[in-house]
Amino acid sequence: MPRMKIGDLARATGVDLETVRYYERIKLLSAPKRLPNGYRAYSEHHLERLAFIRHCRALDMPLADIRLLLDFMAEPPGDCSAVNRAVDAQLDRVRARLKSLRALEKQLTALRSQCRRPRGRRECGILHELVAAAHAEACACHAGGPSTRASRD
Amino acid sequence: MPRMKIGDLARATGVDLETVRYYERIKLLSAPKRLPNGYRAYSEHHLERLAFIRHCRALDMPLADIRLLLDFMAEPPGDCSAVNRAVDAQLDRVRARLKSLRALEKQLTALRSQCRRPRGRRECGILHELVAAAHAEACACHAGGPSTRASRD
DNA sequence: TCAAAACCCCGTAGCAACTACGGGGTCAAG
DNA sequence: CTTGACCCCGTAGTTGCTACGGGGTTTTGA
Repeated sequence: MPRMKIGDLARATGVDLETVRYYERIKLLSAPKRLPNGYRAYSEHHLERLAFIRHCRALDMPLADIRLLLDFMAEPPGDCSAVNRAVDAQLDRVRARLKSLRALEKQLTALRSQCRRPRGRRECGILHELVAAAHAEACACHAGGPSTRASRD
Repeated sequence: MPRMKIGDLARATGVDLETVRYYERIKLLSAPKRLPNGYRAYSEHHLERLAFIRHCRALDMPLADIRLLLDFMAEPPGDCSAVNRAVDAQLDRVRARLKSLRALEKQLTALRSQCRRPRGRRECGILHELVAAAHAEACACHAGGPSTRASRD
């Protein structure tokens, strides 16, 4: 199937059609040849490249990093430390995010347990908890230090 | 400290100053009184509300949900099921994200182990792996089924 | 045979939640 | 009296798409 239209390519890779055009716009995917009617005609090359992008995106890598990998693959020389760095960076991001999400889950679970069944506004344990926590964290009396901030990604 | 300028409020809550103005623009935070020179003059009320928002954001709740909670607190009647729903939804989101991130970490760790030290482009295990995985996943021969797609959040 | 459905084109605007920029006014300290 | 820290405003940029509007083309099937 050497001459795919955009819909074929999209179906083959599982990437949304609009997203394919978007990748072309930001030059992540090179502009394909056109059929006489103006339709895009993709080759095997595009299919592979897009599949690669899609796979990296499934690993949640930012497009900038993916671009790096693709550039790296394109140029002949060099060692692969840039690749390693990209993967490491991604792994770091994922681990940091995991850490903060685990903490988050704990907090939310605790919060949720404050109110097992719907009650009136005044008695809602969750709201009380939220207000109290917010107050404790940030009330003017003991705030102002450079970082009372919780870790955010 | 009943008359804070925007910088004071920002410091007291740990929220960036531009973000405070942003919250005002989108009407999450009500517009404060102004001093004769045009400076914003915030009250205790704003401090509490902003601290509440900040706390909810630390729980990664979307602003729309936070708005819901604030609205709920403002109006006298009603039971708190909307609050519960918001927290539940957030918990669901967090758990789903955790799940996908755990899978991600595994994949990335495996990927990383393919290349322990920098090598030439041609021998880089990571690149090989990525290309192979992408190819296996999405090559035209067995793609086209409605969902070969990995679960994305 | 011809009309409806499905596909393709393009450019632009919208989403979340900020962040940054540019260009200017105000205020306290040295 | 100037330097620096603070404040004002509006707008545009970020990331990775997704949606919209308004048009052309190709395929299908009655």
